[in-house]
Amino acid sequence: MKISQRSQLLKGILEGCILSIIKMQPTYGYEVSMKLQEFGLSDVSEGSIYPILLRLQKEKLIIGEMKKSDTGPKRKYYQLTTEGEIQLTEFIHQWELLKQPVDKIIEKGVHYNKNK
Amino acid sequence: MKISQRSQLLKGILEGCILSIIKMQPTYGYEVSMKLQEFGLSDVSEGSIYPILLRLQKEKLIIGEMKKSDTGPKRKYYQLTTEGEIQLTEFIHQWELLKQPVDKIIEKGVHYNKNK
DNA sequence: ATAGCTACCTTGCGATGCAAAGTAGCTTAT
DNA sequence: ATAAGCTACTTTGCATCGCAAGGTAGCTAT
Repeated sequence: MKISQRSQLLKGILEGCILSIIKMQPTYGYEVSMKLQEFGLSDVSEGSIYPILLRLQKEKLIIGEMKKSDTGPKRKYYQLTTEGEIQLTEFIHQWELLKQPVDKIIEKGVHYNKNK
Repeated sequence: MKISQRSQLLKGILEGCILSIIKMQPTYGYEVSMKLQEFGLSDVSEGSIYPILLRLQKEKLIIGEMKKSDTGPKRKYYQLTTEGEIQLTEFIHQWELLKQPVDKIIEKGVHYNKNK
């Protein structure tokens, strides 16, 4: 998520959402998947999430730390780095830049329908 | 854009936008690229658009027809098929289903920032 | 005739989402 | 104790997508 900006955003929505979720509160992968469900992104599988977490970690946007759990196996808690915060801000900006045109385009298409 | 629903949507936003633009009015590829710019999707190249148009045509969501132009080479005007209308409606639905959670996730992340 | 615009098409790459399958710790029931 | 089921993390491999780059060709104006 460095060089190519918008184009990546088109497929990188999940990445930004995960950054935002981690920002709310340090979290581990399994909980991320449950939070995404709560928010309404119900069909995002762990096969998507964990690779993203690893990638984000490799890019130093988040850092992970293993912690014991009372109720199950150890968890890897992630939190944002400064660079991660910057990238999240950038993501939000790009998301707005994408959303507005798309909404406009859709609205105008639907509107045309009504005049028919 | 048949079997896999949401996952395709994540990368298929452009496809839906092009369907919507064609719905407004039968259009040819070059004009689609200019309309996308007008709407604010300024960095979408023809290298993205034409493959999509060909794909949509192959999937029978649009049909094309060559017409002479007064001001340049012939244009291939596309218009939606019935199936294309259905898919566009489906796209809009999926877009809403994507947008709302993402907005919520972003909002909550930003909100957390303020309480800091 | 040559430059520049209009208009279309193709190739090839990198990135992504995700199904699928695997590993392993912990808890509860049998 | 041992099987079942949940929690939690990881890897592999595939299909798809966006797009830069390059190519073709008609039309218009200089």
